[in-house]
Amino acid sequence: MARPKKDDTRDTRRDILDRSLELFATHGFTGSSMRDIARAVGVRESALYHHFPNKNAILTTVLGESGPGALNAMMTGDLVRIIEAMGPQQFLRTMGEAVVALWATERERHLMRLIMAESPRLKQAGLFDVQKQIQSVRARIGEVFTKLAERGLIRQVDPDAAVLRFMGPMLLIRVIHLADLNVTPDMAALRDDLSRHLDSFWLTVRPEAPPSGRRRRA
Amino acid sequence: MARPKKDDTRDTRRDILDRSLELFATHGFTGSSMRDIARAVGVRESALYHHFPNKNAILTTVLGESGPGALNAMMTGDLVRIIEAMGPQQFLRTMGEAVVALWATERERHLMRLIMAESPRLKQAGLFDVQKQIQSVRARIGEVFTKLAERGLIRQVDPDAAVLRFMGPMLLIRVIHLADLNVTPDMAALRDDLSRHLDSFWLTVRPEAPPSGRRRRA
DNA sequence: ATTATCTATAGATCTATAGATAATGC
DNA sequence: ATTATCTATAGATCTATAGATAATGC
Repeated sequence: MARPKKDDTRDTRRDILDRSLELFATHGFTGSSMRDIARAVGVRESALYHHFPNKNAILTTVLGESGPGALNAMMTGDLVRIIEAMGPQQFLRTMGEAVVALWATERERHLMRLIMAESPRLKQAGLFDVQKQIQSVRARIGEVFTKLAERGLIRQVDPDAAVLRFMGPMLLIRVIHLADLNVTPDMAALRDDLSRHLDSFWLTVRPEAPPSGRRRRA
Repeated sequence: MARPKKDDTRDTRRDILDRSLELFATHGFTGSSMRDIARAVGVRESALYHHFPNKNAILTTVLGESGPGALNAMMTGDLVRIIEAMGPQQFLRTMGEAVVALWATERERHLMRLIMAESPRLKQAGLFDVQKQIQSVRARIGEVFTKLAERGLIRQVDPDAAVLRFMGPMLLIRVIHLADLNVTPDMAALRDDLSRHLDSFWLTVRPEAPPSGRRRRA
């Protein structure tokens, strides 16, 4: 009775991490007790301590394994080359769809909520620094815009301002449509806002019409 | 000894609310105990219960008295008339400064953090609904843009897209510069980002140069 | 008399540990 | 022998209440 027969379909450690993320995201870190986690996983509290030394270690692991995320991976590729290949407008659409698909996953929504709620704690623990993260993405996109402008793929704009104009509405859209875990996201409305943003953004950066008066094709 | 002499300079109820906002903002609602609050105020736990029936009532009161905020008051005036009077570009600057000054106050920063952290709890308690709040501001600004376009004060743009372009970077700037309570805001960098955003936004909505080829003064 | 505090404490809940025990893998 | 669980519990902390008492205001 002390140890149940092995059920191959389950992995307690994995379950602890998954249930914990869920609980932390919905009730906060301090709002979720080891008892709550144990109940959600279906074991006793003491079993949790076999896998993790304490509650903090669970949080650390949950966030550690989520790492910088798929988004950062995307940002590390040679974006300029890709954009050159597929054309900036097409790239915007493709990237927009990819980002939304990622952000709309349950896991990303939970992570976002956890980070919104616990960012001071996470920063203090050296686990995640929202501001730094944003600034780094901002710098990265800024470089891309600079290079795109050099190559004439977009018009000559202040890259800093363009990045604010690009990222700001993305954040807003994410907050509006995906931050409330108690509401099933309205994906149609989300995509609508997203393409409204991307189209409108494109108009502000697309190369000027050639001085000859001949418009290039939209 | 049971009741100290009155000190006219203090108001326990007020102190409870102020310290609580501070604690809730820095450690979260569940992360702040009645004991913590009592210690911060300088009374015993039981004294708190003389002023509020329970911890939840403190949260409710803190948020209730912060109400919809000065921002909403601003949004209810006849904006179009004001903009018409002072000119859209000047209005943008004035409003930008006013918003930043408000957002940078300690109280607003604490409220923002509290709302970021506790939004599910606040929504469930019927105290504050971030998404609804944002959508309502969004709708309001959308109307203003529509009217401004009708009057020719800005160019004919999709008002929905313009609102996203306007509000998005504002939110981003707020998150970058004001969301971390452990960092003294760099007001210079903040104003810099803000004016970069407002200038850049203005370029995307200012009336087109007259077809005559005469540029109006910037 | 009323108000605002105090001391003291009940009872719930929380984190964490000790030690027992059954299943697993060599 | 090791691993993963269990039962049981210590000790800290939390919310909330009861009842005493001093200050305040009529």
